[in-house]
Amino acid sequence: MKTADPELMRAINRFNVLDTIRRHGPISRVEISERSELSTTTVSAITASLLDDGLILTRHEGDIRNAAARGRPRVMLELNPDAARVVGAKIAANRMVFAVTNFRGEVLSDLTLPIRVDRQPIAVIADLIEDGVRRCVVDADLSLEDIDSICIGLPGVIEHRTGCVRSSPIFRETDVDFASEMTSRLKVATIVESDAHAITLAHHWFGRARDLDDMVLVSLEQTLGLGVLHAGQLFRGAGGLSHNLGDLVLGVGHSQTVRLATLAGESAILGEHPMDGRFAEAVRLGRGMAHAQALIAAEDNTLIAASARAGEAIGLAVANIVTLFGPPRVVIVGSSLSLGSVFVESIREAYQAAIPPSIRSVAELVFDESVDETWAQGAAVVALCELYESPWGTTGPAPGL
Amino acid sequence: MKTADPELMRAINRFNVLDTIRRHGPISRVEISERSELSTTTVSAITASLLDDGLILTRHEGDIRNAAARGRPRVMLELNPDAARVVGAKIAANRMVFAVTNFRGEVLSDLTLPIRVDRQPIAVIADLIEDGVRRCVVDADLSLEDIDSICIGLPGVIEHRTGCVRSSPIFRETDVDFASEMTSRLKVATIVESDAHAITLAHHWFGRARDLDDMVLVSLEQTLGLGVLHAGQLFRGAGGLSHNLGDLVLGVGHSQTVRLATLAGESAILGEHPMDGRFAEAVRLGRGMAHAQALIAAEDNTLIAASARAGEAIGLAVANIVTLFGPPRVVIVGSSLSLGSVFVESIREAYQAAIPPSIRSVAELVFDESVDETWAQGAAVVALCELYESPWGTTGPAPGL
DNA sequence: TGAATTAATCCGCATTGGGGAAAAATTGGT
DNA sequence: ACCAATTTTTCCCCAATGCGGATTAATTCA
Repeated sequence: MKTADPELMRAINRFNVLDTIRRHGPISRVEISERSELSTTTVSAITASLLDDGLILTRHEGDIRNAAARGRPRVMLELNPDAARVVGAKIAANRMVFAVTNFRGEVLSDLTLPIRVDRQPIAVIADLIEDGVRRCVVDADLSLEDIDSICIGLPGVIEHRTGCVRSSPIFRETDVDFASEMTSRLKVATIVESDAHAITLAHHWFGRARDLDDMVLVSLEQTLGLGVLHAGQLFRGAGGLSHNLGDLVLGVGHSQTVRLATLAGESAILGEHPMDGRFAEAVRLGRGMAHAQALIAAEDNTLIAASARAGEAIGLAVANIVTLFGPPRVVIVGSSLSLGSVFVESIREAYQAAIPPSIRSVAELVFDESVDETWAQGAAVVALCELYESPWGTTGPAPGL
Repeated sequence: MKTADPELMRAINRFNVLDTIRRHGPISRVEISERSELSTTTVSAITASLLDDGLILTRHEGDIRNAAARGRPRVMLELNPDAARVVGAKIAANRMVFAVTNFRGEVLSDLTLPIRVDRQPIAVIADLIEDGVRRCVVDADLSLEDIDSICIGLPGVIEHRTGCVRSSPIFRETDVDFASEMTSRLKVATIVESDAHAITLAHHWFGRARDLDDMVLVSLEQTLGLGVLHAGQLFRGAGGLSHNLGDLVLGVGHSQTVRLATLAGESAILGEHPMDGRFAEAVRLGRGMAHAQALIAAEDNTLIAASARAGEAIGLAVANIVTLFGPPRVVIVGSSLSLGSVFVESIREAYQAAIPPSIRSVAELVFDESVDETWAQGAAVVALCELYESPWGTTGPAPGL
């Protein structure tokens, strides 16, 4: 049970101020005071402390009020981009993507390695990731010592608190303590998170959900993932587990139960198609979805049917999720969107048919073909969130400079 | 955004102390200090204030330590049962149940009115409820002026924050501001809540989830409801909405989508059976489920098949919910459980078949045929929780009783 | 140059929780 | 009966926080 002492009080207000500065760009103290409902005195004290710790910077230009404003001009405050650096990584079956970002989450360098890590031994995967992180850091003209935290986004069921990978399509083993593994290799605090959670935060910070504190994201890749943002925070299941949408079952009647993954996973869609050499090659290299779109454009009926069927199943699942969480927006991302309008429209239609009339107007569906770099950036944001919220858990100011 | 001032700090600690006293029966200041990790000084100050406000009582007997304990004996503190009184109500299609409880949530009087309110005009339903509340209060030798708060539990989709009933099977209208209606009638602060949420809190305080701060409850009545307890608090959807399990869709393939309610709602199960006069009468009076069990015992194959089919659908839905929320326990309640073992075993089997192997061991299923009074008590607990004015509150279990 | 205006800071106050000393209330032994 | 030992509870004082009002700072306008 958390005990509420002055220290916690300060930590809360400090975080709120810092978060307000992050969200609302260069911002003056008065405006922070209005937004956070703290007195100007308190804001002044806290920003002084933040300036002292080097987390924010002053900027004397950029007062946006009427140019003809009377009185003492406002001093704008903004996040010090160099207050920290983090690395985010997205690991998929056929590629790894890395991004180094500054304290604001802006990408300093990124790196894509089109390597199939699928089912390699843990040590091999860890080796490859370690290498990628190091190279990406060097690309940003930095050294590993400059990195404050690392977050690795993986598909599958991840236990965020412990950094344990319960199960992932790219690991042969289950229950892997991957956070410890990478931390000891890189000598930098490394956390492990579901890739769906990473892209969820990316959309909250920079993407299609900037304006919302509640939303749901569905990621359609090899694995079907889910991210739920609730009151501005990632909602993690009871054990801190991430969700795995692919494990949802559809079906009715005797033994007609089907897992969503077997209907709508990447391999399920492509698997139904008799592949010629070029298509098979494309799939093996992870460009299967883009190639499939070309086939669909050429009116390949097998693929069109598979896409429609998959979209239908996903539409149903999304409707159920909206029924449960009631979010104002559902962001749908992932490589499967490359299948194009047949797929997307199929999702929309099934969703409209399945959503109960009483909440039909609650949620809007938004599709976004996020590029890989965004996923890695999202992982970096997860790492940044930990840094921001460190005052909640552990005492003491964030890593100064 | 909540601003953290000393007042909030005090409110948090005060609530924690009060909650600790409620949970752990008569308890000494030292033990509160240990459990809450507050200093004895602070605990003393807060308990003094609580005593001053009449919320708790001292008791000089009952020190459970070794009878041969040296030193000053502990003074035990406990909730003052008379610090407040609330009324809880459960409104179902064919009956209304009321309970007056004290500050501890102990039932002082209860009243069941086997009246069918189904689809009556709002004013009629409100009249009946008003009457029931008044009678139940009188039964407890109290007057309405002694009542501090009232909570009415209804099936359907309820917006807790505003007290608006978005849709309910017992209302003809939608979007009814029922909280205002009842508050103005009774002149006592009245809140409206989903009946599933009410029974969820009842099980958290007194029932099958006393030991847990995370769990999921599924209620199988005329309406299929869901309650999610997360970190000791009811998890409400983004808009403060309650969930409606019956709106979930099962199904795969073209236009085979079926809503859970049409498969597993009470009327769906009973509706398939060709009713003779006595059965129809029983159903009309709300004893349909009990009667159905008798028919099942007599090997009525139509009903057995319907029960099995319904159980199957529910088992699937429960598996999906566990996949999403990962709770350590699922409590299943509701009148449909009267159908007996055919139904229950069917749920269990379908659940086992549908739950992904990786999380098969996460959750246990618990069935509980909660009596109606418990539902009303749960509504009272909802009202008590508001009184406790939990600022961030984990309103947890009371092991005693 | 001075008045008006707005932003940021300084000073003092009330409140909080915590630590250590003191008081209170008991048991055990002589 | 009395005193030492022990344990709980309270009392006193301190540091830290946020806030309100007064003060200072930095600008525009007349």
